[in-house]
Amino acid sequence: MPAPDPARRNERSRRAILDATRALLAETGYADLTVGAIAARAGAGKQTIYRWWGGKSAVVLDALVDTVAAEGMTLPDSGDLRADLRLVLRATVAEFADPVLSATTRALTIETLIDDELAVQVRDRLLRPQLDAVKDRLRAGQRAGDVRTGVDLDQAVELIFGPLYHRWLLRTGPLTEEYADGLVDLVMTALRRGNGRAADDDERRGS
Amino acid sequence: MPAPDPARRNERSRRAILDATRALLAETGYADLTVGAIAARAGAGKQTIYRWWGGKSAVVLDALVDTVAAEGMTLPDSGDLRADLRLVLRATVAEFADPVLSATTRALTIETLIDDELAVQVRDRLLRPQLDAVKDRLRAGQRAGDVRTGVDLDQAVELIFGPLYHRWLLRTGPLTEEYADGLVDLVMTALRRGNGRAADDDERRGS
Amino acid sequence: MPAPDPARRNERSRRAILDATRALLAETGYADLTVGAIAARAGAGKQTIYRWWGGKSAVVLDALVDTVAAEGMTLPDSGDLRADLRLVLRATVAEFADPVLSATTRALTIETLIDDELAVQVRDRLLRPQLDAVKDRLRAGQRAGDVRTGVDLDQAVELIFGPLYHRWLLRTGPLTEEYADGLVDLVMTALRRGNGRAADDDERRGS
Amino acid sequence: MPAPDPARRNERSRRAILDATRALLAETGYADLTVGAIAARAGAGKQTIYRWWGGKSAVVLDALVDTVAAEGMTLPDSGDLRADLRLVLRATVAEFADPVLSATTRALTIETLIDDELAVQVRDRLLRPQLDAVKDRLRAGQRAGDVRTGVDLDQAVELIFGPLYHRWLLRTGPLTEEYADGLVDLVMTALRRGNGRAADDDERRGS
DNA sequence: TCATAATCGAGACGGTACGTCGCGTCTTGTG
DNA sequence: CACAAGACGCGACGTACCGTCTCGATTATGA
Repeated sequence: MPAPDPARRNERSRRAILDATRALLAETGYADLTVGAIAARAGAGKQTIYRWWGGKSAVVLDALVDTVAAEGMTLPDSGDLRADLRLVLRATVAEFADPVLSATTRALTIETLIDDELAVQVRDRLLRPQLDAVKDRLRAGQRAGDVRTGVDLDQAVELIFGPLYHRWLLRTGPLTEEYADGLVDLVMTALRRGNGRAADDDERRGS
Repeated sequence: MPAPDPARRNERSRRAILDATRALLAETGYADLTVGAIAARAGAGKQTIYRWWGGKSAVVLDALVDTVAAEGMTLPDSGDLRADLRLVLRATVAEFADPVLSATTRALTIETLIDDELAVQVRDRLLRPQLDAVKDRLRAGQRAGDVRTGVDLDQAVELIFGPLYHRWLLRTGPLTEEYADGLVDLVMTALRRGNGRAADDDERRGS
Repeated sequence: MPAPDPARRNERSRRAILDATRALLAETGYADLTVGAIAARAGAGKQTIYRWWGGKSAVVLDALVDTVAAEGMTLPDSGDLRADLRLVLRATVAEFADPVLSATTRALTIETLIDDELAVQVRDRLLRPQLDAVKDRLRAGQRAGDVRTGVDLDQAVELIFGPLYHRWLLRTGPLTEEYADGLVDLVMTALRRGNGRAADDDERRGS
Repeated sequence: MPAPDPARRNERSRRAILDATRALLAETGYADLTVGAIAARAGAGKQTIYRWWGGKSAVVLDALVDTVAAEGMTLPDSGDLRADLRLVLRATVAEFADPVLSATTRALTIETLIDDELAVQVRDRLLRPQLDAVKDRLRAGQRAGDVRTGVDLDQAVELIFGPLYHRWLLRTGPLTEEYADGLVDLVMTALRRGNGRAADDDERRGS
């Protein structure tokens, strides 16, 4: 069983499969989604799916990446960091509010916990763009003096999204715009300059 | 088909099934776990499992609750909030580093994602005690003036554990003691009094 | 994968599967017969078929044996050997004339050429009863003096059916009642007493 | 899709495909033979096979015809019919004893059973020469008075080979030289003149 | 002589059946 | 009755071949 040749891959099939996947996801949800159904809907053979993807989860990942990628992944820079972060967090909250998207993310997260390779893919192809966009905005904020220079930006990004995921995972509270705004305020406080020991330490270390 | 009579339930079987579940979870992981395998390993019939549990998820939850729940659940209060938080975060990081405990958490997280009803159970029976312990410590810190009065303590708890889970789930970086300490510093900055607009807003609102 | 326990076998399923097999054989023929279709028609699971049979060919064999066995397998003994043989050969010719039966036999013969184990089954369970019935009749003829005592009865049976199968296999000529009768005449000549060297040799050897 | 032009056919490919077919038949047997495997082994494309042959069956037939057809096909006429028949039956028995030749015959027989059109080909191109050679020898015997004039020679040929095939197909007994000789004796008895009713009938009818 | 039209190797494709696996239910004794 | 054991209906799985198709690369003329 030699590796298939990507150059000979049928683009029409690829698109049909991803489209069918998205359609079925919306109709039946991830749990009731089957590789056979995707193939049938796409007018493709199952083998074509297994030839290019590892299974259901990989196809779904690609289908999602496919749509997300089209959306373009840079944050606006209005000059007001707090306002810009509110925008992105509100958008994320809205995504979680969509039942189909939420269920899909949930299912993909499960697969992520089972399959390490998939986890890497999800992280790098689905989430990284979003995270990096926020990181870029924070870096700009750092240059503008809105964020302390000593702050580790990766850690800052996690500080923003971590609580959100945590609440979503454990359903410990509502995911509303008010929540998003409150979280942004908390995070802004943590990142802003001139406020106490942590900042002093960091800047002393950084100098 | 009358409801089964809990009084006649065989305790020996119950224990054997939970033990087998834990053993198989450790040996083969959650993905390869099947009801049939649990029954066979436990020397039980499949029907016995379906009689008393709803399915694989419920058994796994019970098996894990069994082990995890017994841990003592109050944080020390040394008077130094930062130090106390470091302790708990370092402990959590250590748990994630332990392969067995990490696998257990993984399985639990999956349960959380699969079944809404179970998610409530997991959250309330397993996680809540730990989260509440931290929340209690924060409340004490609030009384001691280490935490602004306006801060929503539930949100604060999420600010602490959220980034940790995020990094663990997405494997976006190492989970070390240094990381834990850095996170505590960041969080402390966010929670402490007298540092900028969010705080002012909060306290103005709070008064 | 331990061997299944025949004592717990569901007789209702067994019958339903064999009935469905016969029905589908008549409707679609052997080539278009699938295990899945049999299972669906029988209201059974595919696994139940694979649990008790080796595959399509084994089920078909059983289905045929099942019907043949019911027919009772002893030849009439009218006292006239030639007449009795004509009856059985005419019946065999009639079976080959039935398209469904002929096609099934053809297909089963193919499997027989591929699978040695199946060949043994077909021979012993499907054909042996018929062959033995003829052999018994010949033995009676031997006692009655219609067949030389030195003749090997197994060989005699083959002399009767061999040419028939040969003609059927190679389609070298029509399979009619006239052909059957002519073959019987030829065979009777070979078996009858008092006609030449072979007989003399045999009887000399036999004494 | 115009019909392919035989003039442009690549002889090298044709040979490679037939060689590969024979090699795979010998190595893995008919059941495990696939068009893909033949093409791969031959270094040919599958399309090349489907372009020039109807499918697996046709290729196998061609491959076997290629080897078997060349054999010289006249029987010796020593004047002693019994001896000559013994020679040919012993040779046939020897062929069945040879594993490679037996496998070939097996494959050919399968072809015969699968496809009516091919059956005609097999019969006429491969078997007919051999059968006709025997038939010719019998005709000579008839002229010499060794065989009754009323005997249908085609039927006689089947009387000779039929039992042999029957025994080979059903594995109902050993295929030895003794068996061959015994069969010849039986057949000779059936064919010889002046031995009973069938003969009388025939000759009365024939005259 | 060289375009040009076919065959060629390679293998991806839509499709069908395969034989296996696990689910949750049902059946059959045993204690 | 609960229980161990495991057969059952069901349905998805991932694989194997089928016969068709698409794609350059390679002939082999006949314009």
